[in-house]
Amino acid sequence: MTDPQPLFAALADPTRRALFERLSTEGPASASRLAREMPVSRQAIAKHLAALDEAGLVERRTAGREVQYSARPTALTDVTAWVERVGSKWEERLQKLERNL
Amino acid sequence: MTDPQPLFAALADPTRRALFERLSTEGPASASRLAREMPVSRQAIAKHLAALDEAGLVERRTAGREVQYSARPTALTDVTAWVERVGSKWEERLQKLERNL
DNA sequence: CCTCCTTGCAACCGTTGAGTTGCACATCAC
DNA sequence: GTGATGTGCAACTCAACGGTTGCAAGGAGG
Repeated sequence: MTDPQPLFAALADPTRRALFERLSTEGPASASRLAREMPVSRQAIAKHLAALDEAGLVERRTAGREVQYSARPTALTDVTAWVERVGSKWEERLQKLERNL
Repeated sequence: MTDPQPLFAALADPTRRALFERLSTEGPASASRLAREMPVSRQAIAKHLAALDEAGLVERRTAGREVQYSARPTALTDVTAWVERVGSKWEERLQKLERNL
């Protein structure tokens, strides 16, 4: 389990989440294509894709002069893992508290 | 289901996550107490707690001159809900793709 | 070769965010 | 009342972030 920081940071931006959802539902696309679909410049998209890539949320595959980006939703398991971990500690504490009453 | 933006934004900061974990595992505490346990000023903690409060991750309860903050891990269900939603769309797309081959 | 399209890199700007310090105010204990 | 402690508000600094424009480079196709 790696550092979840890049993952949470990546998901914090709404444009990035939209980008990730777009790739998950509509399938792979290049940066230029995505820039045409969204109201932001191509360079902005590229930066977001770089962040998503670093977070492991996206996969880049170069094909000729284009770079196709595809979603890797399996990376989201790290998020749920974190939630599970905190949630379990919470329940654990509640049980200890209950036992002492 | 409200806007998940404050929630994701709140979880994006490592100090805030640590704060939330602390409250989940060790139980409620005041801002001053938390400031003594962590290497940040009391005001910084207060700001983080305000963000967590706005995100619904934390509950404030005034008692005399102190303000006790306690974790509300149920708010994390919104995160898992988002993950589930995106994940299901992903699987859906995969099935359609599979059927066309 | 020439052209079009996609990408990458760099510089720049405005805003946000995390953190600090300082001060005023309220509350508890003595 | 006095002093110590907890909180809140405001101003400030500094770095990071989202977004833009401009330009050079490199494949694809005529």
